[in-house]
Amino acid sequence: MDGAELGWELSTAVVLFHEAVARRLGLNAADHKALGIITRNGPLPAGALAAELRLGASAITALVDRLERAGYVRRVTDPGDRRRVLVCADTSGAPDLGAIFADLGREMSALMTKYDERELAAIGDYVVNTIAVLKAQTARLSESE
Amino acid sequence: MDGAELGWELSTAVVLFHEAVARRLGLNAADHKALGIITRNGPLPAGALAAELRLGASAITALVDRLERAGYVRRVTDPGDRRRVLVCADTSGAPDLGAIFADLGREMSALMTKYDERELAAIGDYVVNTIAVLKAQTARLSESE
DNA sequence: ATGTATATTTCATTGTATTGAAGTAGTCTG
DNA sequence: CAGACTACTTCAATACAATGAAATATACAT
Repeated sequence: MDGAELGWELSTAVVLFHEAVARRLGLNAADHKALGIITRNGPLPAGALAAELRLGASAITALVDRLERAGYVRRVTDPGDRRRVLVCADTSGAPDLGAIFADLGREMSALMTKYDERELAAIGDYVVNTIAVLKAQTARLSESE
Repeated sequence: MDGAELGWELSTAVVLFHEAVARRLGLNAADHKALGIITRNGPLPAGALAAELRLGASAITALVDRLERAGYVRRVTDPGDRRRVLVCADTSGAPDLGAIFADLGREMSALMTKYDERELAAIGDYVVNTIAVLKAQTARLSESE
């Protein structure tokens, strides 16, 4: 199996895993992606989320409503500017998420014990660079729209 | 940066790249996924696609309509069973797709030249096993639905 | 041949997310 | 303090894809 095909398989597996996680959380793909951004980029104002998702303001209100109703997110009015609403990942709803990823983490850890120092370094380097390439290509595809 | 975080970054990058490709092709995420299955699994009957996507028969008709209208796919009646409609990826629409992935392929190839034999073997093994783990976890998440 | 089963399509309906306009509340400038 | 601006929400209209039932065409069994 050559590199391109392997890459294709990996990306398919990643996408399907994401979808499975979303289904398990009771979210659609778009909302799951939004939750990822919120979880990752810490509390962020609704407007920033709109910009990130290239979505209108009212769509964000509806989206945050859904996530809040499902218990994955909280609204907190920004103390600095009370017009703003900060969207925070609600970690009390996160046991769910923890259980989902615990197995994955365990299996990946087990996998990594197979490799020696130098191999681990190569793998790490490969992953870091692959991320960079994907980001660059994503940017290239998105720029001329 | 630890393994879990790196894995999270990689999967995010993969998902965003997929979305960017879909946007560029003028497809939504679901249709892009379907096109992937069709491209990969060769010509396949509409019913098989329905099973794969866990979608109703009529939804498939609409989906194939969209892909056909966009020029990515053709309908061919199965000569063996003329009730069946085989859905074929239309490679004449594929220059698009080739151009999109050419850059990615080139950059990834360039990246791989950095590693020696043993490192390449480790990386390949890592990718293969990661795919296996992701598939297993996806199955686990999907089973008890 | 006839009848039953299968594969896909068509159509009307439903569900769900997005848009755009108007409204509300808060901030900033002069 | 007044006026202009910004951030979000609400609401009605719209777009889109999925569903389920009925229709069409083909295959298979007796």
